[in-house]
Amino acid sequence: MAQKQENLSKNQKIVLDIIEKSAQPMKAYSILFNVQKKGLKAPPQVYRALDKLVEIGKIHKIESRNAFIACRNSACTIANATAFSICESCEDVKEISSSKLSKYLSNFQDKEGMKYNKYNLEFFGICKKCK
Amino acid sequence: MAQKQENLSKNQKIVLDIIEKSAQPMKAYSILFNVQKKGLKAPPQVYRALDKLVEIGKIHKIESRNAFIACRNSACTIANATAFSICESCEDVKEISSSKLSKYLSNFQDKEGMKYNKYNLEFFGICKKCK
DNA sequence: TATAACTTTGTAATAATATAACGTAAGAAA
DNA sequence: TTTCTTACGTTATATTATTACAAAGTTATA
Ligand SMILES: [Zn+2]
Ligand SMILES: [Zn+2]
Ligand SMILES: [Zn+2]
Ligand SMILES: [Zn+2]
Repeated sequence: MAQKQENLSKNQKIVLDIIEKSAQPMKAYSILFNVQKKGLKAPPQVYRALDKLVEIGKIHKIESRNAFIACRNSACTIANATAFSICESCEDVKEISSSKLSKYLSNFQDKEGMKYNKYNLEFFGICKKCK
Repeated sequence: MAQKQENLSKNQKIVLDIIEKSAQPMKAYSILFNVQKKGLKAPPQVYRALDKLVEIGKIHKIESRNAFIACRNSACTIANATAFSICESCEDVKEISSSKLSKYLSNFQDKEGMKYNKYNLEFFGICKKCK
């Protein structure tokens, strides 16, 4: 699952680099606009890189925002157990790294006993700054 | 928060009706196609109804699928605490109604002590049928 | 080396999802 | 009635994402 940055392709590095430099989640077309000076001209080049980066856990997709954020959770070797807090006022997004929470959710069993291999949790509220 | 169906507008009823008849989440444009015989011709008519229905908790949006499902969780007076299980093979979606889970998540406090007023959780796996 | 197999890239076109803007009509409430 | 608000219909457009196909680069191995 984990993969070193050296293994990334050129386009993947370019896209990851710009996402890592952003404090906030970035939208695909904003990424596209920002990497055009580096030669990535068309949506598929960006989306292909995003797909791969999500797959290997370097970035996560914030589903409710259609945006992508770099993973800064060192414990997040698991790209398939993600949790975020989202401020509905300033749209600030933080990845939550709580081993208690991830343990609880990873062990969660529904009534039918279906076994999950992945989850995504998004919390919404108003952050301290916005209060 | 809770609202009776009688309070729904004509278009809202039409859209809710078709979603409730579907066992699975429906996409906005699939809904649009299906309600054209009832006079709803343009996307905004559908999206406006969807927005309202989500707001009052009659339906939920499955964010990772851009699709909408009727709420069948009678305990789900709270439209702002949702959890789903999604089969990645057949795309079957079920709303999870576990008071234990909802209590756990509603009480969850992150490190910064930000108070959440809403969450959405999506579990992914392979359902029994698909095993 | 060669040559096949595979991955990544570039590019154009298009599909799918969602909203803006504007005017009209209907309903509630004052 | 007048005012206020919500819903409606319509056109156009914005945003997000994928399909399809050819070219170039990489890796494996014969
Ligand atoms: Zn992470
Ligand atoms: Zn904020
Ligand atoms: Zn519900
Ligand atoms: Zn299934």
